[in-house]
Amino acid sequence: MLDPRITSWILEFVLRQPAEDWMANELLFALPLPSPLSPRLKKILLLRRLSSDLSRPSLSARTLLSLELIEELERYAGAGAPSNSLAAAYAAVAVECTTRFLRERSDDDHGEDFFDAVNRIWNCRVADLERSEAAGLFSPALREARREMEEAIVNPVVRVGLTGRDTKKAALDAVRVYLEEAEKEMGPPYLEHLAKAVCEEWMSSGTGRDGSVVELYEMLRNLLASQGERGRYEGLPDGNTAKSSGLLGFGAGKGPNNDDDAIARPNLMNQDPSDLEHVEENRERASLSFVDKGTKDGNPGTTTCVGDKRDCAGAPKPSLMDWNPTARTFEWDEDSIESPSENSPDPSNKLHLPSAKRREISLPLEDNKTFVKRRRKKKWSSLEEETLRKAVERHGVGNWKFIKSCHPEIFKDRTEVDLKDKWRNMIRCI
DNA sequence: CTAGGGTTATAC
DNA sequence: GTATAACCCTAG
Repeated sequence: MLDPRITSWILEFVLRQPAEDWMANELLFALPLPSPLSPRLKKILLLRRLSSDLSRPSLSARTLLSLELIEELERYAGAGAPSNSLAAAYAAVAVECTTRFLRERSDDDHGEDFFDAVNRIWNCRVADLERSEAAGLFSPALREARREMEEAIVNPVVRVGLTGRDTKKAALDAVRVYLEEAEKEMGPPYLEHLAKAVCEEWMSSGTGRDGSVVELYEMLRNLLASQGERGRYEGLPDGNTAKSSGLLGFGAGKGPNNDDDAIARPNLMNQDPSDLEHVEENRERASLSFVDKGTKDGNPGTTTCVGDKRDCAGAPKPSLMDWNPTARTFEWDEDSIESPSENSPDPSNKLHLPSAKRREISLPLEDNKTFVKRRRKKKWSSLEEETLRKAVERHGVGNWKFIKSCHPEIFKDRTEVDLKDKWRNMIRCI
């Protein structure tokens, strides 16, 4: 059986070739992989996903997610702020994911899809991004784009301007620039690096070689032992591991669960190193990764936006690439999504006693009126007040439902009527 | 869904 | 008791 580390090298090599997506998927499915995946391999998978989006070419929320995950990977690996090209690609893709609904408008669509997209992407996703640890992606360009999208909501002239702009080309170009930069920064695939080293060794060793496989095997082993690749090829073996496990691990071999990564980079991915099932499960889903399932915009629904019913609150999530190569739960994970069934004083959960008709014998109270328990009074926090103030400034008075959907976490204990009442109280004071 | 009137809880 | 904030009800 192949050592999972070797399969990582093979996978890296294949993923970075212009091989067909199906082949990459097949390989991903067939090869035993280490758990957790090395950060390098995770990044390669994400870059490949971007590359796949470019080649179709189809930019969607999946592209946006890939960029977010890359940022997260780099952040957990200790990198500084995201590169300009990454942030630029993110902004350009976010714009394209919104304006495409203007271009693709059908006759019976009066712009609702575009408004939905602005809410979903800019009011939920980008707003969450700004508040999160991933705020490095929140570039001035993204801020400006958000301003423009918000203006487009109320100003048809701006919408027409956006429709005429080739945001798709701009986004494709920006992603291409980022990909080239990332590829360059990553250096050649490890297998290529190794092959080059073997070649050099062969050339320099001169005479006395018989060219046998055994000899090549020995040479590789020595190279691995002496080179001790670190840093750039993180997650790949150093000299010691190569020695202890025999050449490339073919011998006694380290088990797939030997987790140097988890020790060396405890912040990264924090997945249970003993749980190989995750790898299997992830891989199964990842096998779908390069196949377009044709969802409306491929939105994986990773934001905490609850109010947006289309992709935030319980809408069926496309399996397309919803595999999270970082295998972590984080700000946008579903766990953080408000669950109306628990703890949340959803107005629909008001304690309505059974109807008067059923209760008239046992409980002839309230003159047969339906008895509704009043919610416990809860004072508004300054955060709630400030958020409401800014939201009204931005979206205007009367859009209570929309405002609540923009800040599902902050207003999780409030109904849209509460927002309206609170605003009435606030302006009374002025 | 929102606006506006009504009711209730709480602080003073 | 009064003022006010928070919450409820319901017509349109």
